Amino acid sequence: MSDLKEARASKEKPLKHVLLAGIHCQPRSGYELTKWLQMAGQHCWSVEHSSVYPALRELETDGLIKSERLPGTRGPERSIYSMTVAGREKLTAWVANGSPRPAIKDEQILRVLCFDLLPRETALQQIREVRADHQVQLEFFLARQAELSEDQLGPLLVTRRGVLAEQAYIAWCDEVAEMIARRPA
Amino acid sequence: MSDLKEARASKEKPLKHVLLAGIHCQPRSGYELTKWLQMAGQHCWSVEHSSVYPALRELETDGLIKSERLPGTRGPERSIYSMTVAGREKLTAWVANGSPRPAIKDEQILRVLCFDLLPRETALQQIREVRADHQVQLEFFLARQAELSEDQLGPLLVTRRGVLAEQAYIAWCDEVAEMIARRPA
DNA sequence: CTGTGCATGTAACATGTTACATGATTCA
DNA sequence: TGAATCATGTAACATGTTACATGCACAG
Repeated sequence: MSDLKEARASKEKPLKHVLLAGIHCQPRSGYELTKWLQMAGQHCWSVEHSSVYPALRELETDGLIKSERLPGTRGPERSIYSMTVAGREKLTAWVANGSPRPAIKDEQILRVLCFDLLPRETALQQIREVRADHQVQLEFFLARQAELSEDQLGPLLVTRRGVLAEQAYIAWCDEVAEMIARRPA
Repeated sequence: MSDLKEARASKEKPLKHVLLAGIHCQPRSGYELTKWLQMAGQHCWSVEHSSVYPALRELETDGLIKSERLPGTRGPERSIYSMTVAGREKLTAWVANGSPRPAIKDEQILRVLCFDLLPRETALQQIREVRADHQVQLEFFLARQAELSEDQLGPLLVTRRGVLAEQAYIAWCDEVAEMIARRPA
């Protein structure tokens, strides 16, 4: 069954599975999970902390994760969540499913669509800034890649996706800049 | 000011700008705009028709677009929307702004993160299906690229982004497959 | 002793989807 | 004449963000 879109068997909200995946990798607090999704996982599922904490409580109520209060290394006490057996089973079933297509919201591409409305130099300036921003992201992923050892296969492959995605975005920015530079107007 | 995230000057909902961009390219009906966003614009801003029609009415109320009832070529009558002067000004101001980072929701990457939970062959099968799906998307973008002439710079660059993005995704799938194939377990 | 980062929480709001509805027109 | 596609619309629901709130602990 190559049902990449249909296999919506699990009625849970997607964020809960995302958090399960994060906790499976390594037990973490809500704060750490939020940071993880905003940095190393930006290209997977970026969220605000205000969605994370309620979702974690639901997961604990469902018996899919359990928490332990621990003193923070440099900060106040926090709840570290880890998987239960039921949680691991639930996650395994989810991982075996097909995914819906990646959902993307990227205003920048649509701005480029309308670059005929801008003076050439304004457009070039904008695309240079976008490129610089993605360059920063690329360097972050490259640094993370260098830190990871080959036996951490999952995190490494997630990071590789970040590297490849940012490289592709930068390559596109360069094409845009070149085409805009040589355009008639 | 390289404020790529801060420049949220316009308080309009983003979809309205997306639709303005689509109409700027070419006057279109709500139906056509929906199809456009679901096919050629999937990698920019995919939406359902139920969000499109209300947004169009708001844009018309705001005086940014105007509509004209025309008989459909093969189907019932529809409203074709086109830009007003105010609309073009609004769009130009928006295009000159900085964009927030692309927002991505991709469950598949997180499934790969947890591939240690699956038997090797199950994981390989899944990633092959994902690759095939993106291959179809790539071919769609390549076909569209071939149709577009070089003077349609905006649509061409949007299509190029589709091509580059899908190629990068496919390359990642290949890396994943290779790493999984050679993993110990 | 103050600012920064750690850490968690909630309520109001924004935005978009799913499902439900309707009806025209064309093609087999 | 029935299915497929064109074409539009709405209400209930799902999901996530913004803004508001609180407090600890460490470094300068």
